[in-house]
Amino acid sequence: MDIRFYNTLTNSVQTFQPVDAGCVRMYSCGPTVYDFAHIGNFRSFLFADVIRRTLEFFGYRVHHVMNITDVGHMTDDASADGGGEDKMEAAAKRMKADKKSGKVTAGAVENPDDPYQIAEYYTKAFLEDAQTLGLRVAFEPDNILKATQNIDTMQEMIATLIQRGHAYVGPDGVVYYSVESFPDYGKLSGNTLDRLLTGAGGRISQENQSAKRHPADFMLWKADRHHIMKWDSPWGTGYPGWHIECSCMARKRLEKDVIDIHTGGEDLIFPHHECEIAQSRGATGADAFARFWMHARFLMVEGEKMSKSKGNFWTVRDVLEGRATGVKVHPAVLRLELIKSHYRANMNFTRKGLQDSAGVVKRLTDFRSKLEAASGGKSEPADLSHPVLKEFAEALADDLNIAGALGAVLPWAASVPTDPAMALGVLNRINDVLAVAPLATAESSAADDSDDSDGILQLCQQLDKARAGRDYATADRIRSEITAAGYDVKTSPQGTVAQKRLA
RNA sequence: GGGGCGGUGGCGAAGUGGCUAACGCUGCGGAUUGCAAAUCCGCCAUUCGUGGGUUCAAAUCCCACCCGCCCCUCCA
Repeated sequence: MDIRFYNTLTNSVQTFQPVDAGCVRMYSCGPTVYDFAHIGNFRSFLFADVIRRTLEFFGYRVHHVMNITDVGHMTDDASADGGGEDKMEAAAKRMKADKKSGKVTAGAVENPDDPYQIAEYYTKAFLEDAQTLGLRVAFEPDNILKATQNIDTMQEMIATLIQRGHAYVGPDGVVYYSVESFPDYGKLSGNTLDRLLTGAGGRISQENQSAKRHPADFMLWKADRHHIMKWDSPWGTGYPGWHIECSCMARKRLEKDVIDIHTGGEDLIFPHHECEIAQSRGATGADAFARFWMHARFLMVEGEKMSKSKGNFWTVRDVLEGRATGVKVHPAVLRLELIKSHYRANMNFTRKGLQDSAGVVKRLTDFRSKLEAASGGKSEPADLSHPVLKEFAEALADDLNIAGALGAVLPWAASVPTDPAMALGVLNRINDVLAVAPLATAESSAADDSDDSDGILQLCQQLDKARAGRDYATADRIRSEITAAGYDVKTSPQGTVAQKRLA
């Protein structure tokens, strides 16, 4: 079956073919570790995870890597030659405040003035969140790449770019990439040099551009002894530009000049990915860096753009622990909510959507239980000759149409299959992609189920007793007590069972 | 100003030339229940942003217009 993906590079849906039939190489722009990752970040990361799992579903071996940006970049170093406050320093301030308020556990970060400790703290938090949400790459330490551990590779590439005439040292001592040396600059984003000049609404000219040959030239290395994280280099002690790490780490870890897929959020199309292409192709001379560039659109929250000032800026932890919606949310529910609509449309994160997703997770989970009971836990290997799996696969192959794929799965999950072992095999393959029923996570997430389950069990028994004695007033009171504790109550002749609500 | 994405029932969301426009939620009717919840059965868009056009046939193609969103500035 042909797999077709939308490629930002060509603005069209194309049939996917890896460079090397034996292995798909993909790179995903990961988080900056100055703060906890939010659900918008994770929409993009989970989108990458779904691509990876889809390719694996179709039998490809996938080498997926993700970077961790732990270099302390400046708050507005993207357009000019660096400026504003260092993000790591800003994080240090926040960290100190959080330690005082108890938001960050006392022993977690010994010295907030040490940027490496801050980066380490948030990196660990990110990987925990990523594992909780079933991001496969987060379970592969070798494929999580840290910028600070690859500075030497970046310096090598910068030297190559200078040598090949793609970069120069400006009069201010900063190493810049010369966009005019790369004719394809702008091909990915549509922001070609002539358009950038005429269309930027005057923003470009306001900046201090005097050291650059072209206003769109971007920084590769800046000597700055005062920067909080700095390294020695032929161009002075300082720090790398914010685009260079991805070009270098992708090539180094994936061991190819041309990779298959590069993913990120839509905001990264320009300038970040445009600059990565210029760097990589400038250094390698290849006619491509990644063959497919895939971008997830932004997430909205209750119809509004997520922003700190609106107070709708939710981290993964906020949602799971109930600070976003007032109800604790199972990780599988959040995962499904973030992957279930098409990645190329803005998705609206809502409380109602979360409840819908909870219903779907419950249905799939219940279906699995029924199948396991009926088949004795045995599953038959399933292939695409099964109509449900075929429809599921066709939807996925059509540019990751998860909604369409669910449209095939959900009615089936409400049916009673004649061959439960085969159905279980089908469900297993479906769940290899969706990873919501069950969600394979770090052990930590299941823990909070047990804390009050003894009490709930007792209440269920009391409820049965009251019902047996036809004391319905008491029975109703107990039932609302269990419900209020966040459980769904199922009464039956076999006895009452309480099930924790997923969201 | 430049570069993109999208407008389908109360809500979310598939479908890109031709069966009665998927699927999920909500709602309604029924079974079940002490009453509920859960579950099961059934029903719910003559219509696809607007106006034209092409065609035997269009939500799907063409033209025009309206609206929303994103990027071009730190951001996934």
